Amino acid sequence: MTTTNPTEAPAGRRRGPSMADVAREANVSGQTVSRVSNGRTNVDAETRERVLAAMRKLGYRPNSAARALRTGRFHSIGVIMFTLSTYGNMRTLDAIAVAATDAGYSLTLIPVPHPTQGEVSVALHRLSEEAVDGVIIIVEAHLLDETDVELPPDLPVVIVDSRGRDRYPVVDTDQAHGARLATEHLLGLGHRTVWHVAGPERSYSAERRRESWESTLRAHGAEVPPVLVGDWSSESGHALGLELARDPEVTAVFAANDQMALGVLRAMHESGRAVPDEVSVVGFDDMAESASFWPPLTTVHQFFGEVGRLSVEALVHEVEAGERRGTTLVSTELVVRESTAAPRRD
Amino acid sequence: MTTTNPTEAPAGRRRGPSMADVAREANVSGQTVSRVSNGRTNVDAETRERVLAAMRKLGYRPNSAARALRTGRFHSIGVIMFTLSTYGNMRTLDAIAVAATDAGYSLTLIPVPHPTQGEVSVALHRLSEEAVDGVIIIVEAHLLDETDVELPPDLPVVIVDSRGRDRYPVVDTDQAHGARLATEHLLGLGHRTVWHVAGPERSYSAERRRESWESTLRAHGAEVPPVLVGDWSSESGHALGLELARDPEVTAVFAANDQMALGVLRAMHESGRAVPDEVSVVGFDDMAESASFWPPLTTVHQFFGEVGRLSVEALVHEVEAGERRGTTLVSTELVVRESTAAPRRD
DNA sequence: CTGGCGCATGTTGACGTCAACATGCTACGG
DNA sequence: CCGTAGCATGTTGACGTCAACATGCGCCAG
Repeated sequence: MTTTNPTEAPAGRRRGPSMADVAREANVSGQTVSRVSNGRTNVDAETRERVLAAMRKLGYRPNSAARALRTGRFHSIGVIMFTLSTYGNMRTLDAIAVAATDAGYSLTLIPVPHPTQGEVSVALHRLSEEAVDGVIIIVEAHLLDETDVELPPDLPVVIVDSRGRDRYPVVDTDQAHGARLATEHLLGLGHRTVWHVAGPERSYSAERRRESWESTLRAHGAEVPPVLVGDWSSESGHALGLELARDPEVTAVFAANDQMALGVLRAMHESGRAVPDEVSVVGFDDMAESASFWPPLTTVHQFFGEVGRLSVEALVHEVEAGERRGTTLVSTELVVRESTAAPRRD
Repeated sequence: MTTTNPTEAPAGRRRGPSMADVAREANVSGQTVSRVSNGRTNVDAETRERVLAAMRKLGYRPNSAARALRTGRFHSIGVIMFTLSTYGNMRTLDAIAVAATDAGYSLTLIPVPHPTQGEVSVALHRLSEEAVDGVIIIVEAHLLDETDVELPPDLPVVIVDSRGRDRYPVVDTDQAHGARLATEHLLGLGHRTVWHVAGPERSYSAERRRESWESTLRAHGAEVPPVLVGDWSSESGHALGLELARDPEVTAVFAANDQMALGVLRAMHESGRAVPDEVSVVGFDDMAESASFWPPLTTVHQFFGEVGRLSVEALVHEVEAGERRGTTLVSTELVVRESTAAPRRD
């Protein structure tokens, strides 16, 4: 049944005191309450005090729905992303959350549990009904490309870690730079060439890292060995690492993220190939744990905080000033630890 | 008219078509549009089609602020949490996000960047203005205890991984069970006693794990060695592990999470103490990476997905049915890998 | 043939807030 | 002594939606 009982309370739903109640209590008009609530200065000190007292007494909380309806602003940023399970996504989200809070926005998470095109469409459609002023999208590019659902045309959007289709501002780590750093580090150590454990086929960042690794090898006249394709997980790194360990030619491996690098490390240990004495391994991300891997991992540091901060900044700028930004690249840094060394002289 | 400047655009703010526009286009009343928009059945098929066509043509998107104002429901769940940087928090958040989406709610993140009491107060206060139907709180218990800011009294709340102060429903992993599992596993292997690398002093879960480790030792008549206190990070695990490695008495270590266990592993390697031959190590969490640690880590598996699912379920139940749930404990499971073995016979 | 019921659809008003405009009072210059 | 500028405060209406009630039509039982 819905409601038959006449003694029933307001359907379990709270309706707190409104401005009108506060106004009555403080003996002023609703508008004055509004002014106090919004921190306007043109209110007499004594009146303001009276209003604040009334607010406290009644436990007044502004109704954000009414405010949003009136002003057209929600003060909330939507974030569309896949599973939080990759280290990078999580760190980026964390940074976005902090930056958004600082900018006076809250965050609305719109997860896309299964990265299929259909799900993305659903999420984007869902977005239409969400109460957000703008959206930060962190999904693999190809899914966006293939998705026919249009984003609401007038909604500010910033793309992170992906391609902007020439239509949206992009904030991304300089993947190419990082991969070059890693590859050149290994080459500089004297390795003949560098093997690559890549991220999944259709990942934009995996693709960029792979391209850059390849072109760096070519630029240095090094042979380009076949690419091994993983899925970001340490499991896949482990499986692929086992293959690499079997080949005595392999002396240097660049994994497209730290988790796969960890798997490679394990594979080398299991196969009795010493790191870094026989095989050098470099990762990408610089997870908090990477320094505690065995051996501590040489890797490419990503400034996730910066990516998050810049994407919020770009979005808020578009929301508030109506001006769209272009592409921003965040630099990377090589962190040399103990998983890399010069190849053994045979 | 309202605007003074005739050439002025709508102040950079989008105001999409409203129900009234759709109604005009479809030649029906606004109420009929509302009915179609909400999927009511009492609309003639032909009329519904006409309305849907008009919606598509105009690109109509329901205004959630107006809807929320009218209905008093936001269809959003707030999540208050510290930094996402611990593995457990992130996994829990992920699960909450998925469960919330399935239940038809979106997620509003209210981060508390710095875990000081003041910040928590700010976050809770901020909450007052957020457009949420209920809140899931994932912060250390003591900060809640010390916080004088009251939660809005009529707002449904569920506490995760913390203590409910007898006022709110709690969903938590059965910390005590997990710690007992770990300790008994080590004892069962024949170790004389088990050393403990604990989480930070004031963490509720750290406290529970530590208590349970201690009482399990006592129950088995084993000596209780001094506790080493870390901060969840692998860095701290490493530092503490170095101390443990120096003491030849130490043959079994239970770390309160996998990240600290990783640090202990590294410390043992650096100190030349073989794992598991000389020292056994057990963690807590079962991170995705733990199987790739060297050696693969024996650890206590937490069902984060279950915790997230149950907390959303409890909250939604309270929001929609007005009934409050009690405390729910989620079980744990020991995953035995290769970081544990019987102590060496000297 | 008529009263009334079921169904599709329309009309009205209120949710809480805030911008725009209106009012009324004080102070100060000419 | 009056005009008006400047400030605090009040009044009005609209943002978009939906619940409640109202209307009008077809159909069937009596």
